[in-house]
Amino acid sequence: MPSDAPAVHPFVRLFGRYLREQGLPVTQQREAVADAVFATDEHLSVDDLERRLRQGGERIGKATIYRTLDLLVKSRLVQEHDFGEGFKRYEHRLSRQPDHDHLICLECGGVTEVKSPELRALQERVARETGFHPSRHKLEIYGLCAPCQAAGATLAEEGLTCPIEAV
Amino acid sequence: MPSDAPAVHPFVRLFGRYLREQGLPVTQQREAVADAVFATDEHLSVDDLERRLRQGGERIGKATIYRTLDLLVKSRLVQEHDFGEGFKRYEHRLSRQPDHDHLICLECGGVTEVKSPELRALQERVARETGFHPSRHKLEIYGLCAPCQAAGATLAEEGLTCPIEAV
DNA sequence: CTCAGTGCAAACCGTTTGCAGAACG
DNA sequence: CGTTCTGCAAACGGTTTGCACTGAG
Repeated sequence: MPSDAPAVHPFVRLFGRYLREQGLPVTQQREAVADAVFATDEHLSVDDLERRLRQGGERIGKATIYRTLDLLVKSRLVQEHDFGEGFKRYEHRLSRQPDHDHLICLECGGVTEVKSPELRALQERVARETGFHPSRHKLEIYGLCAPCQAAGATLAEEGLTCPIEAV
Repeated sequence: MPSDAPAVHPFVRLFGRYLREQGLPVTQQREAVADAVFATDEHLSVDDLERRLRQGGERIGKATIYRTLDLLVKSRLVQEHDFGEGFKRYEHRLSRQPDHDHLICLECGGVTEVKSPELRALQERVARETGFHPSRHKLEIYGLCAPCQAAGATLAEEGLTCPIEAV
C-alpha cells in the first residue's frame, strides 16, 4: 500500500551498486523492475513483469522494462532466455545453482532446471579438438515432463514415414 | 540457364514423396526452395534463400519460402535453428552427421558443427533422476573460434566488478 | 475444372527508438 | 540546473495472413 515503499529485495542493492559504478542514476523504476525480477525464481516474460509491477501498484512503461532488463543483463545479475516461444524470458542468477540447464516440456511449457556437470568435460574436449574457446553454453532438452506423461500426453509425429537415415 | 530445369538435387524427390503422402501438390516453387536448402550444408536464413533463388533465376515470394520451410520442417528433412540473431536459420538433415550441436563464434558469427555423444548419457541420467522424457535437445556453445582467437579477438566483460558468487 | 498454392501487401507482435516532460545527482 | 530517464506512441523487422489470381492434378 505505501506508494513510495523502497524496493525490498536485498539483491536490488547489488543492482544499485552496479548502476552507481557505471555512473547511472538509480531510479525508482529501475529498482521496481529489479525487485520484480528478484522476487521470483520463475522465468518471466516482459508481459509477466509488467503485469506483476502493475499488481504491485507500479505503473511502468514497457520501454522502461526493456531498458532496465538490458542493464540487468549487462550487470550479469540476470540472464536472458529464448525458449522458442517468440519472446524472451528473464531469470535472475542469485540464490540458486549457477549455470544450470533447462528441461522444457512440449506439452505444458513448464521449465525445470538441472545441473549438467558433464558439460564441462564436453567443452574441454571440444576445445582440445577444435581450438574453439568456449565462453558460455546453452543446453535445452525438450520433451515431456513427468506430470504430463502421467496425464497421458504423447508427442505427435508427422515426418516422413520412411526414416531419413535409410536414405 | 534453362528456365524450367527440374529441381536437380536428388533429395528433392524425398520432399516430393512427403508432399504426395500428405496429399499436397508438388509445385515448382516448393521444389525450388527445397533444392536451394539441399544444395548447401550452411545454415541459411530466409533472406539467404531468397537471394540464392533469385540468383538462380527463380522469383519466389518470401511468404512461399516461409510456407515451404514449414513443410520441410514438418517432414523432418530440415531443421530450424535460432542462434539469437533475431531471425531463424535452416539446415537440412541429410548427408551429414545427424543430431549434431553447434559452436557459435561471438566475434565472427561463424557456426561449427560438433558431435556430442556424451549428451546421450546425460539425457538418460536426467530422465532417470527427474522422470522427464527427452525428445530432442539443443546445445549451443558460444565463444571464440580458433581463427578469431588467432586474430587477437577477446570477449568484453562488463558485469559487476565483484563476482556474484561472492554474495 | 476445382481446389490448393502463390505473390503481393497489409497485418502482427515483440522489441526498439524519438521526443517532450519528469527525476536523479 | 544539466544530464539522464521515463512514458507514450510511432517505427522496426522478421514472420504471418488475407485475398485475388495462377497452376497442379
